[in-house]
Amino acid sequence: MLEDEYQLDFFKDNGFVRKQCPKCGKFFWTRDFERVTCGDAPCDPYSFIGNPVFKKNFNLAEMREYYLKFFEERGHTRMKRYPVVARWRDDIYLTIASIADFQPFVTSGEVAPPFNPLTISQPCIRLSDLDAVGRSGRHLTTFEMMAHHAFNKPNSEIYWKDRTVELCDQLLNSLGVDPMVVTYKEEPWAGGGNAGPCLETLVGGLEIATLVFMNLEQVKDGPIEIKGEMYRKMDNYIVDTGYGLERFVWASKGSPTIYDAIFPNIVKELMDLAGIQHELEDPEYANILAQNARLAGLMDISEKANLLELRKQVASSIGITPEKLSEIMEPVETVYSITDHSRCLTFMLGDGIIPSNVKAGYLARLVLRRTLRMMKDLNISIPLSEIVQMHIKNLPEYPEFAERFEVIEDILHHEEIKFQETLERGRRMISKSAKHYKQTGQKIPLETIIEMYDTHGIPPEISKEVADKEGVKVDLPDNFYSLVAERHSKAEEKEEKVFPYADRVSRLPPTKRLFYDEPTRMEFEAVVLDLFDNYIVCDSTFFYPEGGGQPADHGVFIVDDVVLKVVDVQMVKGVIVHRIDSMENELHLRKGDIVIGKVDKDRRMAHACHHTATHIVNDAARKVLGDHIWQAGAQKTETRARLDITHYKRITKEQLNQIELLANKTVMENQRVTAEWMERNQAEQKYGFGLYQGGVPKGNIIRVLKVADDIEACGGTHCTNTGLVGPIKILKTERIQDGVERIEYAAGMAAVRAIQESDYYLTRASDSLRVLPEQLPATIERFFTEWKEYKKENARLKEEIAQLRVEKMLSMAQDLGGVRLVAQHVDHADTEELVKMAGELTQADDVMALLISDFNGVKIVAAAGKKAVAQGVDAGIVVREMSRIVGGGGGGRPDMARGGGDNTAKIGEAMEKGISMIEKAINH
RNA sequence: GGGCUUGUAGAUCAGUUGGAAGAUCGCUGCCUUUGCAAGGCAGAGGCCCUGGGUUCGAAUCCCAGCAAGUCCA
Repeated sequence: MLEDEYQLDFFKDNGFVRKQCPKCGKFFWTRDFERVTCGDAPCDPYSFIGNPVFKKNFNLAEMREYYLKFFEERGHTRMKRYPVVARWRDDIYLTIASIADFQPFVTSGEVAPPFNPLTISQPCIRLSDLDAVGRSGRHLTTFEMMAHHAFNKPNSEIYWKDRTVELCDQLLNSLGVDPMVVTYKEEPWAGGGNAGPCLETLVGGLEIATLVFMNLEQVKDGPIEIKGEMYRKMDNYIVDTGYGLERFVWASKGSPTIYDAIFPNIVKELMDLAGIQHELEDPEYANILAQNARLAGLMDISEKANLLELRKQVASSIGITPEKLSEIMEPVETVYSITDHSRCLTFMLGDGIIPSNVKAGYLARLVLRRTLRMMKDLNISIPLSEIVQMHIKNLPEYPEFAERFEVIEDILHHEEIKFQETLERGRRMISKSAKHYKQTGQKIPLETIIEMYDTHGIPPEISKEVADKEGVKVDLPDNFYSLVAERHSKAEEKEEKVFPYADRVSRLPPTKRLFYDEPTRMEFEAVVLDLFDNYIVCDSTFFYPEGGGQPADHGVFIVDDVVLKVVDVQMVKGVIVHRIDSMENELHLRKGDIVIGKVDKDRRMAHACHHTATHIVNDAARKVLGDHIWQAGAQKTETRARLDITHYKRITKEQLNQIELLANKTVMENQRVTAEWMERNQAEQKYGFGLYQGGVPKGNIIRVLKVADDIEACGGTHCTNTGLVGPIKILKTERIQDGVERIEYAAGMAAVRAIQESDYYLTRASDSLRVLPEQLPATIERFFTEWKEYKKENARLKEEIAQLRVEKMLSMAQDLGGVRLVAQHVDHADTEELVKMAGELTQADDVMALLISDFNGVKIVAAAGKKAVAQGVDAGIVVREMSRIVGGGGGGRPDMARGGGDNTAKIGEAMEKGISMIEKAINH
C-alpha cells in the first residue's frame, strides 16, 4: 500500500528498474536489467568477502571522517555524537539509533532540530542479538550509525526522498562502488511510534544503509497498517538514514568477518593470549572463516538448531566433520565476541554507566559478566580493564574515555571481584546439592539449575560443570533461558493515573507561573478561570505545583470572608490546578471572581532550602566521589531531603563528612543562584546532558538553573543565594540498589532541628549512663563486654546450682516401680534452670524429673531417663496435660519436654496430675 | 519498576513438625614427631542482623526495617 511512495524521479532519471525478487517477493530497484534477486541475504550470498567493493580500504576513523566530510560538503552540519546511554529519554536506556538523539521532541516537531540538515556518527548499542555476536561474522553489540537527517515541515522542506537516495548513491559512487551491484530494496519501516517507507541499500549481499522516510505516526484508528499497527500521516516528515560505519569498513576490506575488519590488532592480541593460531594469511583458515560468514549471513543463528545447521553446511563445503569445525571455530568466535563485548563496555563505562542490578547498569553488568565468562573459557587471565584499555587506545577520537580510565579500571576491578565471589558462592551451593542428589542416585532437577541462575546468577554451564565434577548428571535443555523467562511472564500492567478533568483543563490557557518571577512573594490576586469539584484554576498563581521532586505549595485562597485551604497543587498540561480541602466552601466562588492567594511561607521556604541544598550536595558529591556521579532521583519534604546518586561503592563516613563540609562551604560562599530560560538545543550544546540529572523537561524552552558549579534544567523554586539555604546536615546514607546510593540530609531550620534531635539522643544516652558524651563509646563498649561476661558467668552458675541441687533432690525421690521420680517445686527458677536441673537429674537412667516453678507465670519441665522412657513414660504428653491445667500449652520429646501457663493458683493441681500420669504409665 | 533468595562462632555452612545452639576449617594450650606435613587431647569463641507480633516457649512462624545476592523490563 506504500507502493506509490517508492516511485522516485531519481530512479526513473537514472535508469533504474523496479523488480520483484522471486525468492523473498520484495520489490527492489536496480540499474542492472539482468538482475533477478533483490541483493539482500539470504536471496543473495555475500560476494564482497575477499573481494572488496570499495576502491580503497578504510579503517574506522578514516571511514567516519570520509562520510561526515562528504555530507558536510553537501550542505549538512556536522554534529557531536550523543552518549550511548540515553540520558535525555525516559523510555529507553541505550541509544539504539542516530534518530534516538532527536526523539521524542524533535521528531514530534515540538523542538527545532539543532541543525538542519545535519550529519552525525552516533555510537549505538543493541543487545538484542547477543548470541549471534562473534558467530555470525557480522553482528556487533556496539556500532556507529553514520547518518544524515533532514527535518521537513509542511512549508519548509529541506529535502526528501529523491535527494536522499541521490546522496546515498553519490556516496557509494565516490567510494568506487560499481553502480550495477547496488540495489535499493523496498521495506516499510516502523519503530518507536513512527513509521514510513524505507529503502535498504544493498551491496554485495550486505545491507550497508537504511534510508527511512518517516512520515507516519501511530494512532489507534489510523488508515495505514504496517506490521500490525495502525498509522496516519504526520505534518512533518523526516529523513532518517543509517549507514553502518563498521559495515562500510568491512565492505572496504573484504575480510572474512566484520571483527577482523574493525579491530584486527585487538583480535590478534587476544588470540595470542588465548594461544590460538590466527593467521588470516593462512588461506585455508581464511577460507573457513569466509565460508562461515557467507553462510551465516543467510540465517538467523541465534537459534541453536540453526547454528548446528550452519556448522554442518560449512563443514561439508570444506570437507571436514562438523565436530572438527566446531573445535576450530568456537575459540575464534569467543575471541571475536570478547573483543566486541569489551568495546561495548568501553562505550558504556566511558559514557558513565555504573554497573548495577537495575536499569542501564544491569545491561552493563550483563555484558561484563558474559565477557568475563568467555575470557575464563579461553584462559585469558589479564584483567578486563587491560582489554578495555586497548580499545581506548584504539579510539583516539574518544579522548573522554582515556580521561575516565582510572575510574573505569576501578569499576571493572570491583566487578571482577564481585563476579568471582558470586561464582564461588554458586559453586559451593551446587556442589552441596550435587552431593545430595548423588546419594539418592538422582539427576539434579532442572528446577534447581533454573533457580541457581535466576536467584543466584549462576550460569547453567557452570552448574553443569560443577555437577559433572561431582559425578552427577544434569539435563540442560536448549530452551533454558526461555524457561527462565517463563517464570517471569506473569507481568502485570499498572494503570497510569489520569487527571479526571484533563479534557476540561486542556481547553484552558496555560497558567502564568509567577513564582518564577518573584520567588519571595507569597501573596497575590488572581482571576478564577474555572472550578470543578474541589479544584480551582486561575489565570496566574504563586502556588508551586508538585514537580521535580519538590512537593506542592500549601496555603489559602480568600474570597470575601471565606477561607479556602489549598491542600494540593498540580500542573496538568501547563495548567495549574489547585485542590482545596472541602467542596462546600467552593460554593462561594464563581468563574471570573477575584481571589486573594496566600502561600504557606514556612513550607515554601523549607522546600526551597532543601531544593537548593540538593543541587549543592549533588555538586559536592561529584567533587568528592568523581565525575561518574549521576543523579538517579531526589525528593524533598519540609523536614528533610534525599538524593539518589550512582556510585559503584558504598560511600564511606570520611567521604560523607567531606561532602558535608564542601556543601556547607558552598553555602557560606553565599553565591547567587540564577535561573535562565534557554532554548533546549542551545542549552544542551553549552552545558551537555548533565542538565538532565533531575529528569528531562518537556518543550523547546527549558529553565537552566545555576547553583554554584551545578548547572541543571530545573523547574523548582530556590533560594536566591546559597547562603539562605542555611546549614546542611547529612543524616544518613542508604544503598537503595546496587550502584545507587541515597544521601539524606536536612537544610535550613530543618537542619538545626535535626542536629538538636541527634543531640537529644546523645544527651539522653550519656545521662542514663552518667558519663560525658565523649566517653559514651568507650563506656558502652565496656558495658557490652561486661554484659557478655556476666551472661556467661550466669550460665555457669546456673549449671553449678543445678548440680548442687540435684543431689538433694535425688534424696527426696519417690520410688515408683523401679523408677525414681523427682517431683518438686523450684521457686523462682526460669525454664533454662529447670531444664539444666532436669538434664542433670536424668543423667541417671532410672530417674524421672518433674519440675515446676512460678517464674513469670508457671513453668514446667519434665525429663525422663532412658529406663523411664523404656517403661513407657512420655514427658511430652505429661507436660502437655499439666500445662493445660495451668492455662497454657507445652510439649517436647519423650525424654525432655517443657511447657507452662499463667494460672499460678493451679500449680499444685498440675503437679498432682503429672505424678498420677507417671504412676499410671509406669504401672501400666 | 517487578520477581526470587540469604543474614547463626573469625571463615564456610548445618539446624527436622517451634521444645537443651551444632559441624568443618581457623584460633589458643598441651601431647606425639629430629624437623616439616600431619595426628591426638583439651579449650576459647554466639545480642542466632534489628525492632515488633503470635506462643507457656521463636534461630525456626507472621509483620516492618536494615544489610547483602540475583534475574528480568
